[in-house]
Amino acid sequence: MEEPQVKLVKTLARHRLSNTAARTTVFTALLEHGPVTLAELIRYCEASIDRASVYRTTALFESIGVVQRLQIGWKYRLELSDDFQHHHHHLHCLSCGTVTAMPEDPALENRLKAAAKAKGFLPQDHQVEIRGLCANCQAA
Amino acid sequence: MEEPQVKLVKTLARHRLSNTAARTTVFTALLEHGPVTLAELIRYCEASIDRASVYRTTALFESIGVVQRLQIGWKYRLELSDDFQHHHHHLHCLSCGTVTAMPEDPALENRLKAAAKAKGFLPQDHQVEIRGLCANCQAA
DNA sequence: ATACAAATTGCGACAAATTTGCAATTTAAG
DNA sequence: CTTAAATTGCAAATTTGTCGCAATTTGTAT
Repeated sequence: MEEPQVKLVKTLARHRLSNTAARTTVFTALLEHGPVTLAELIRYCEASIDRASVYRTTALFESIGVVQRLQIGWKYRLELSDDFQHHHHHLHCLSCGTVTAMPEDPALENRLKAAAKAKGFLPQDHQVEIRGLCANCQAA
Repeated sequence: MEEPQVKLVKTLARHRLSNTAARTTVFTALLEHGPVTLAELIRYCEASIDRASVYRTTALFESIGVVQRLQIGWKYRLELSDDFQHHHHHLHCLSCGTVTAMPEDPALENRLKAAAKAKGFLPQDHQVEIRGLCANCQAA
């Protein structure tokens, strides 16, 4: 797998979009800080770019498949899509609120595909969230 | 299975929460109108209760497992949890926007539980959304 | 390199969604 | 029926998301 940054540039080029400082900043923030709320993302970027640009950039990124939205808890979160990091699902702790990635499970993936096909559905992508208590919060 | 309304009262009691008119109203609205956006829910209730109370009630309901949030497209929707209606997952057609329920698949359910436990996580509930094209839209 | 056209950004305003404090009301329990 | 605690409505504040437009930056072709 090539460098994520390089891949971003190529993806932008493929869509005839400019490679700008703002886009790099948002991308890097997403790369470094896992799934984030938009508010968090804005906080990470606001030293160099405007709120409105963060909105515009993430909307753009989503439309070209660079980021995906997760509805986790009350607010949605954004993370890089499977093209930029390994496909995974999420464990959401209802007590402490943290969201962690779940290792990929081929058997699970297959069941999902099979279930969709059984209804004549052509699956393109999917999202799984398991809510419960993380190891730490079970102890407490 | 007993009457949903009765079950709600019991659930509230179990959590030492009052059984109030506002909570009954919100619950009934959810029971009658499938998965709804918060804006819709407010519209259904605003004749008798305040916007702020709808927010407070749904947040409470979510915390005690009476309602769950679904990601359908960009906005979330609320529906009664599996304790109040049959457990199911969602197929979301990206072309026509319809959302249909997926038949329960025990093998899939088991994989999900196993995956969570492998991380020391205590699963309470989960949610799956598969996005793609429904049978109709594939033809078109 | 330089110049130019097109794409992108920042900067307010704005509109919509969600949250909060607090006084008034309702509820559960005795 | 009384009373303390929980819940609600109301209004105001905050947070989130959009929009138009002038100023800047980018990609491309000299």
